[in-house]
Amino acid sequence: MKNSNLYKGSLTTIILKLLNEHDKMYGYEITQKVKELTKGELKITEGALYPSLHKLEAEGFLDVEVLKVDNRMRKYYKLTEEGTKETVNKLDELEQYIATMRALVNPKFRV
Amino acid sequence: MKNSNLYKGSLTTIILKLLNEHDKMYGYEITQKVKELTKGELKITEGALYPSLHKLEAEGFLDVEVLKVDNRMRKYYKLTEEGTKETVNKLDELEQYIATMRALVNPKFRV
DNA sequence: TTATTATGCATAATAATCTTATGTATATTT
DNA sequence: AAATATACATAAGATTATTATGCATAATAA
Repeated sequence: MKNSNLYKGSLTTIILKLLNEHDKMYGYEITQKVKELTKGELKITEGALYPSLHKLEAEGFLDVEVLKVDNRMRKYYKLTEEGTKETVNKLDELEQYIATMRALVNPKFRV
Repeated sequence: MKNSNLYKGSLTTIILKLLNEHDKMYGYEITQKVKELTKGELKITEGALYPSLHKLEAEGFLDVEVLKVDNRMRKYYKLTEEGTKETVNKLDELEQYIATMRALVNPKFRV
């Protein structure tokens, strides 16, 4: 996604959180929303996004609905009930990750 | 390292920062220090650590010195000048990563 | 005293995640 | 008419890590 490999493993969290906030979104919309929210800092590549969406769907975290808008296909995704639970888990994991990394690299955050 | 994949990509940052703080350390010592600082939250596996140390050395970020202590080998690593610069870069990247993720998942962090 | 755990390094096979490249197709802007 | 934007998809390759295995010595527990 960027020159930094730190984002590796974060895509699922990002997708779930955006869907948690926006009810339903389609793939391309997600890429644009991420670009907007991060002021271009982070660009989701399609090669990462679509397989990730398919995986989340296969795991039962997302439901899909295909619509045709302006003669173009859109696959709208929304969270299932399990998906909502998973979102909470992923956000907790992110907070835990940040806290752990701070303890490691920022001495004043150590207990 | 954990159940969370968010740590993927963070190992280099962790190693560099610990060496930045402790002057010289050997591999096993790093695993123990990480365990200690994170209260067992994060455990560095050897299969990840040693290849990572070798790579950092090959890239010119670490110098190595082999010592025998208590009849057992220890490979002490320390930062080169380039390694110190890389440490600063990696720490900046971490802060940027955290800021970007907060903008994405924490609405109140959005500008 | 023998077995387990701790210390210490190393690598190969496998898995997960992502980048890059490519493909298809329509709509809009230059 | 050409380039860019919209929209989805997948395959090849790279990166990073897990798991499993191997070797070797020291210290502790059974």
